[in-house]
Amino acid sequence: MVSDLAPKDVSVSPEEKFREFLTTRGKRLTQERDIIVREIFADHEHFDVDDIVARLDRPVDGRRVSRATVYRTVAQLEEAGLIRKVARANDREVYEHDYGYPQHDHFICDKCGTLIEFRNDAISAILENVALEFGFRMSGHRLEASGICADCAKPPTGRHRKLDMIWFNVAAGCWRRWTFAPRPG
Amino acid sequence: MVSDLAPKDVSVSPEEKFREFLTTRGKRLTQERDIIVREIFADHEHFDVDDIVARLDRPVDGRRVSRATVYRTVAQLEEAGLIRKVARANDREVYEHDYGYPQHDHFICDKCGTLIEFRNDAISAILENVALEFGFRMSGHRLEASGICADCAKPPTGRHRKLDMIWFNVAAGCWRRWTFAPRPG
DNA sequence: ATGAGTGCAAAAAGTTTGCACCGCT
DNA sequence: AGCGGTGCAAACTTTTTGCACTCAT
Repeated sequence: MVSDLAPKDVSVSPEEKFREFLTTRGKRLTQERDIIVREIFADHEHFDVDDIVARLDRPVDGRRVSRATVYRTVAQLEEAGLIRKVARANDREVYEHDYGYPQHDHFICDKCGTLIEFRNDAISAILENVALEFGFRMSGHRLEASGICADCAKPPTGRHRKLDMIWFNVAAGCWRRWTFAPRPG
Repeated sequence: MVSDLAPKDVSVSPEEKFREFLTTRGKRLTQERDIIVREIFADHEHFDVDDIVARLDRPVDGRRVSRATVYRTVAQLEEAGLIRKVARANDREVYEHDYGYPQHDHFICDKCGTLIEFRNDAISAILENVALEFGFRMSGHRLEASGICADCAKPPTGRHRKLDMIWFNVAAGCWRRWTFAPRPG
């Protein structure tokens, strides 16, 4: 018998998946929620609430979505298993899609904040085993390895050093300080 | 030739280690900092800033340490590599000792917030290898596996169910809601 | 109709910071 | 003396919430 239920069913759009989730909870897929989900799944990048709020700056379909609603919706998307927290950067929770995508982990650069994704099934497998030992019913994991990324580790070369150091100082501690979720100022 | 430099030199007290760190930075081990370090290393439990502030509620050696100083000192202890962030619970960063202790990871219960420590060298080894591939200079990692701990997974038995469910509701969603870092109210 | 959902602004909560005074070195 | 450190309170950030109005179902 062929399995009709793939481990991850990607044939349904995130909106539809979200509607299903909401329905089972007696909740509604409002226009605002729909706008937010579409915006979040418009690309596969990591994001935080502020990113989404910024992207929804101007009205979509004649609707301006408030920050509060984005917070409320993101929380529900997380409950629904469509997104998940991956890290915390710049004092904000960073999310990523968790729908139709394989489990993976991240390196996070202490200097520039860049997130590097990698996949390693062995880690998940090990965790499953350890969880079993503890009688822990594991639902997922979050693994950030911190350090310095290849780009940041590479110091400025030769006679450019001095100039780069200025940039280093000005840019608050990194040659590529603002790769991820830059803050104004 | 025998190695005099063990991977982790535990023969020096945390205070002394901290002093060394501060000295190299032209900073001082003040009485306040000393008090905070001693308090943090008085036991091996996880802690957050609020815990330490609470523990230093009454004067030590005739000194009352302010919350601001605890924040400032904790940040420096982290820089010094004496402590590290392990998780975020109840909206607070949770720290643990990172001096003279082997690397380990945690399960964190979504219901009661309990942190379960476990050690698994294979995970670190795998990470080292992956980091190498990416040219990432890894300094450490943080791995939290989330889910439900054995105690919370075990539903109340038989005819106690109803009573326990009341507790379940009252205690905001968990039979052992406040195992870690309880909040007032 | 009716109750869930939204926007707005105010409130929380944790963390940071400016400033005047204090105290190591 | 000189400069780093502290306490206090105000400032800042991110996130949550109360409330009156709106809108799916």
